[in-house]
Amino acid sequence: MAGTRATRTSWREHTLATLADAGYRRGGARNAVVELLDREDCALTAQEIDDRLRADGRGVGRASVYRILELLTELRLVQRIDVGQGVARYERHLPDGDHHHHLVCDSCGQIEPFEDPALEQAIERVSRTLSFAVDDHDVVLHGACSDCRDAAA
Amino acid sequence: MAGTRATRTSWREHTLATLADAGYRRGGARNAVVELLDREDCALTAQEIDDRLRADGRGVGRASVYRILELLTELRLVQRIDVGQGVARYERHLPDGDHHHHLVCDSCGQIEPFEDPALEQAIERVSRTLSFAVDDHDVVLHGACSDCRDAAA
DNA sequence: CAGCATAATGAGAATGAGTCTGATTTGCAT
DNA sequence: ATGCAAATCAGACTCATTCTCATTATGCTG
Ligand SMILES: [Zn+2]
Ligand SMILES: [Zn+2]
Ligand SMILES: [Zn+2]
Ligand SMILES: [Zn+2]
Repeated sequence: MAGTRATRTSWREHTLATLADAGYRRGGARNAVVELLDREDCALTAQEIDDRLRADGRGVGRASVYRILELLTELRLVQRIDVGQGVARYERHLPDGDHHHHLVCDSCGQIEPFEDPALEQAIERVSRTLSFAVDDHDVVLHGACSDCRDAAA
Repeated sequence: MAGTRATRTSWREHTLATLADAGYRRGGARNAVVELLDREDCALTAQEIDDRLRADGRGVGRASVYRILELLTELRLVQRIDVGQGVARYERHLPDGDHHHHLVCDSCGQIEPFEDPALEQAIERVSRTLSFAVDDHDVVLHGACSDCRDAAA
């Protein structure tokens, strides 16, 4: 099991190693997407990923972006997030399980991450009481960011 | 007996009253959608709403369904839920604040509601510590339903 | 009750995220 | 180096949701 030490092993390395172990070949589009996601702390839309790669002169086909994100999501290397704006977002899923959830400003659309250990515990606890085999979760808090709240007042 | 208390002021009555107070006129499409949602405990897609109304011989325009759901969502009479399947779902938002969250089977797509007071408390607590003015939240647990889990084993 | 201003509705076109297809390129084992 | 399967790509396609605008209905006013 590689990747027990997140600080030494970057998400990018861990991801490429996992893909190789699973028998996937390397490919330029996949490398480009993985490298881009590795630089981002919070979620990007497929469109944003596509645009940034193109801006970097590493443009890849739209279909490839989606296919790669789907594969990485299946392998739990990426987390897919849907905050209710009609577009999916994707961010790296760190191997140490460390993760955050999201605040969405329903006025301006801004998204911000937050973490809370107590919330994670509550989710884990309730997960064990359910008939489903829960293996992932999402929490989205909706509201108004400080800018929008001030503007409304 | 769950229903007895809530029946005094049904969601439907509360909703129609709120719309009237806010200065909206009455309309057939709106009544049909509100009555349908009032009969459902958990979330429906716009498509499902459209289909059911048509089956009841109360078909309304697709645009009206979406427009009405958007309005009800804005007025917090309906909660919009997005479990990451690319379609939005809608369910009544009860005035007493009583609500549930959702389990999604990523194999078969089944959705099931669950409630947990401890989880609600954890969310309220963390909400107060953030810079956003949080006024709503969603929790989605992903996993495998008992059928799909058995099938996989 | 008749007439008006305007809100509500509906049919269909338009949009846009995401998926599928079929052809071409590339990685990698032999 | 050769060959096959995996990876990539451009573009067509699907389908949920939104937009447009003509038509209908509601609630007032006189
Ligand atoms: Zn994030
Ligand atoms: Zn904002
Ligand atoms: Zn529900
Ligand atoms: Zn299932």
